[in-house]
Amino acid sequence: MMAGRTLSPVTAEPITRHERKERTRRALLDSALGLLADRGFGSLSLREVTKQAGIVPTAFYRHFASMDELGVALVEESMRTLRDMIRSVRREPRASADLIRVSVRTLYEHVRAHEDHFRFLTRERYGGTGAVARAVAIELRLFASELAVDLARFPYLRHWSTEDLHMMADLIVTAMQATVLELIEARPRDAGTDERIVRTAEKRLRLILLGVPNWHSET
Amino acid sequence: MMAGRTLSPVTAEPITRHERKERTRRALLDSALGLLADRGFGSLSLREVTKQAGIVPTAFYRHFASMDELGVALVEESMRTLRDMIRSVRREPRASADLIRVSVRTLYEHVRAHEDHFRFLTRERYGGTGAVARAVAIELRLFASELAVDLARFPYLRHWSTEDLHMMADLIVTAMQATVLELIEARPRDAGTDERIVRTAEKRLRLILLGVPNWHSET
DNA sequence: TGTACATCAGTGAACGCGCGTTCACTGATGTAC
DNA sequence: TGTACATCAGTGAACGCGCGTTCACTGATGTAC
Repeated sequence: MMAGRTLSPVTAEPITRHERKERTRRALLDSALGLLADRGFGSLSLREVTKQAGIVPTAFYRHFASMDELGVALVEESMRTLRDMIRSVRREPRASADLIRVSVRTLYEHVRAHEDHFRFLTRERYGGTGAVARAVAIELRLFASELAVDLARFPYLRHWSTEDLHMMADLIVTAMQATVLELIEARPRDAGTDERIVRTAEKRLRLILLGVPNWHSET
Repeated sequence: MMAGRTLSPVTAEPITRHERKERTRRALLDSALGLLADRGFGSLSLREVTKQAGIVPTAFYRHFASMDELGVALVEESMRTLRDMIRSVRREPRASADLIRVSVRTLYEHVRAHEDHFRFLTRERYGGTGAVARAVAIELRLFASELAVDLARFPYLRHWSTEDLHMMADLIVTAMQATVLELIEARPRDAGTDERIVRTAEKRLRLILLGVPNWHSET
């Protein structure tokens, strides 16, 4: 609380052992996310991650018992980002047209702000294996179910069957996943490309919603 | 052409050197596809594949210059399966309701008949890296473009803009991809589960098509 | 048909390398008095 | 505040292992005569 300990840099941040450890942990997580930019988690080695983080391989075990444990930590962190986004969308209840625009906008901003998390989730959901992929799949299904409940509140949808509501929610989530993938893979990386992707995403949702008034469960 | 050479098994198949080589090549491809059932191509080793195929690691090079080359061969083979399916669908031009049912049915049968190919394509499209993932992405985009051209023939869609037709085609392809994933991950593996997935797929397409009469490009 | 030589799919030993994990250690930070 | 001991994040050597790749080889199949 008082001053720097010795003749250390003028910035004079004390820094406890705990804080230092936390920083190294973050460095490990960030290094892993960085290396995952163009590869799957399954092909990531402990030694690569520690090298990138600037520590010796054996020090890894001060933070995680295995690479799998680090993977799970990344899932949890990414899921938090995803849930933050969903909460943002739900906090803005509006009329239909606006709702689409605001929702897509929120999705867009969250994806651009946490690209590494969204890329990680997308990749592991489809290309992954074991615990990581399973965790993501469960979370997405949960998300779709919540969306189905939300949908049930709209006038036109009030009398839809649970099955049909889920069908529609799944379709919307699927369309949003496709948009996330497009944003992550966007080339060239400029405002024009982003705008085009966002506009297409809005149109897709609009088309889906336009089918609602004509819906009849059995044909 | 005449008889078995020596005292070899009574089945007496002559088999040329060329045929034998072709069999080993197939064994390598099939072994790889088998091992890829629950992992990504990136985490597959040359030694694993040769072991599974029943040959010594060094013999691999009689068939492929590298694992990447084997990967490309798998992409091409899987793409052929995908194109066969698309051709089957296009061969059956019908009225709208039937068209959906027939298309989904064809998709279903092809996925179940070549699950390993579809799983490989799906996994590498999202979780993969490098040449394999890129090849799959390009093929799917091409497929969506062709679908957009097909759509332009329908009465209601005749006057849609190219952009809107592509938007709709992308949405349909995305929905179909989701169905493929559901079929691959279906648990439990029984007729009931399959039927539910197929019915949902049909409904999703029906909902999308129902929005068409109400569509207006700008809001 | 029989013989002599060429081809080539598959073998087995060997290599150097990066891997995950163990272990005893160091030295700065934290704590008790 | 100063001293003596405990904690523990990070170090560095070492291990056995599976990896991709090289090389000289074997022996069955193919071909020319």
